[in-house]
Amino acid sequence: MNRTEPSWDFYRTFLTVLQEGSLSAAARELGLTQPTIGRHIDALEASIGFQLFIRSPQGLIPTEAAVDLRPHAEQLAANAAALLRAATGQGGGVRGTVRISASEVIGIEVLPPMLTALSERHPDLVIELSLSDAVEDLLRQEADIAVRMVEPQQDALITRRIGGIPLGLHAHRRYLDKHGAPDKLEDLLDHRTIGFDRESAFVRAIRKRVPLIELMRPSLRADSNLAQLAAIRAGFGIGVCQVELARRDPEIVRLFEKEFALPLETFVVMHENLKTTPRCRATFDALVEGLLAYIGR
Amino acid sequence: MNRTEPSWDFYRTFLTVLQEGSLSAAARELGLTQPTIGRHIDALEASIGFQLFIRSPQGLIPTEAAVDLRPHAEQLAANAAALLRAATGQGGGVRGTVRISASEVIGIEVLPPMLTALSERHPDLVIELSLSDAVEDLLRQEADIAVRMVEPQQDALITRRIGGIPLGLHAHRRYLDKHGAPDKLEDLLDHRTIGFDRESAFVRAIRKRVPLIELMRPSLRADSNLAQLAAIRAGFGIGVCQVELARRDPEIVRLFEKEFALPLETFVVMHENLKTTPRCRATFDALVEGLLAYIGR
DNA sequence: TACCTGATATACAAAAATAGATGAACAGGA
DNA sequence: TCCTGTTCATCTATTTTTGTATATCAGGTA
Repeated sequence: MNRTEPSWDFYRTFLTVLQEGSLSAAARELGLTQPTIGRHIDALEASIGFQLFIRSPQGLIPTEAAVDLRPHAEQLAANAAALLRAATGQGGGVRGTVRISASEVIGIEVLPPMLTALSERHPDLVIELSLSDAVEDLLRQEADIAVRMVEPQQDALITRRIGGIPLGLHAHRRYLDKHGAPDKLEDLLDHRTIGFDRESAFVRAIRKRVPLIELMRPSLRADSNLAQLAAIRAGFGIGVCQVELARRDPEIVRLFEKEFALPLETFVVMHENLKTTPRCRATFDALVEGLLAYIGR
Repeated sequence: MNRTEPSWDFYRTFLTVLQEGSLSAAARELGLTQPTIGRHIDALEASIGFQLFIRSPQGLIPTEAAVDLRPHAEQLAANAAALLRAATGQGGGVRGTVRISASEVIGIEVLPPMLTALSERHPDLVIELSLSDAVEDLLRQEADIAVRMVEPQQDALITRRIGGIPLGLHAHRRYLDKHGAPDKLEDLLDHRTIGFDRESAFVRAIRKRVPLIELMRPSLRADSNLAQLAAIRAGFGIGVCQVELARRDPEIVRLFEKEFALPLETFVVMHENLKTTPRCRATFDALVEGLLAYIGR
């Protein structure tokens, strides 16, 4: 049992080995050499008193203990990255790196023009875009600013409600020409539809408003909204997507405009600590402004 | 501008210098020497490209940039500590270190017997007790388990509702002998009372139930519930404290038992990740059981 | 089977970080 | 005013860490 706390660098090495699967690969990743990485792991194991990896000629197999420690190490890495981001933004003015988390559709279909304008206005700003639906990344400091579809409950976060992005049922004209357009909502049961793979809060929200959904058996299931949108564009069938995005393609037709209209509540969220940092403030404001314009306010 | 990420150890050194206020003190704290600490800071400054401290013969004065980075460094330290705690708990069975966060009164007056029993049942368990009312410490990983008086909103936390700890108005018999006992609630205005220093959610809750509180001018203001309890015990005046704690001292009398009764909702909270680790599981269960018994269920 | 490519482990030399000692500057107290 | 205790900066010797080169092992392929 060692009395002194292990070097924090060992944690970084440990995480990299976990991620890469071998000492050699971790060494390449970190710009060090394999013996060094091996010594780091040895030292860490000696320090905490149990084995983290089983060595094999094919690489290192993490023990149960190592797997348990992994989330902590990842958290540590996220924090170190956040610190470094905060550091790059020092010195006044809008500069440094800002990391934005958004869902895939938003990040790919909606944000790019806003980010372009933001970047042109602030040439020293570096933008990182992380596409995921994980709600927790702000608290984990994996991002500075997030565009979310659920309102965060946390006090430490400052939240700006944008409003509802209108969703609607859509299909490509090619599909409708081939299979005909449904007259009544009930007709949807006889159509090829695009739905979600797993149950989510969003799915439950839809079902609450349109109970018919319950009965539908989607021909394509995908959790990625982007994949759903792509399927609609490809004429696969009938699915839900943002009205605004569908409108961009004149060949895509909206169905049941009156019967099916679901606003997707949208929020821009930032950790309170970052409120005063220029790069985050500017990005936050740009996103709020851009998204408000996007939903037509 | 340096291309490589700074050593994570530099962050630790940086934080320690911030906390201690000088290179020398930080060196003592970390078991290193002053020149080493100085080099770490130099290297970190070179790496991020701006100055962190202004050197002076009295110590190091942090720049604005350093102050901005401090919360990140603290977060990093909390995570490193959490990782180390998780490491000490490896190996099966209830062992290692568990860190509990609770309010002062709970931690000092209520928990000790429970922790004693827990410790005797699990000799290899090391218990750390952090007394504060900060709600965020679980998400920041500054603690493994918390006893809280507000229900956390976060999904990642598992919460066990205990119930209401009964609060009541109390005074020491010595005080009442000297100043007389109030007959009606309104009489409280003429008494020496013990109240809160700053506005808090808890204060607002009391006021909502007993609007009279608004008019009262406490003779002693303290945010520490423990200080309030001590003042009641010392016969300073009339104040609010847990009925159960007051009952321990036969000289303390409860006032307006019917007119003033406020249950203090209590929750035991743990991060979901720790659900399966034996040391946290055992501690969580022990706290739940102990607190349920405490409020008399 | 022989060979190639990936892996880890080890030995030893080079590089880097550290400790130790010393000096200068400043603040507070006798 | 001088003394004492503190600070940081600098120089040098030493220790520690790292890199290089090499050995060894496992698995896939001709």
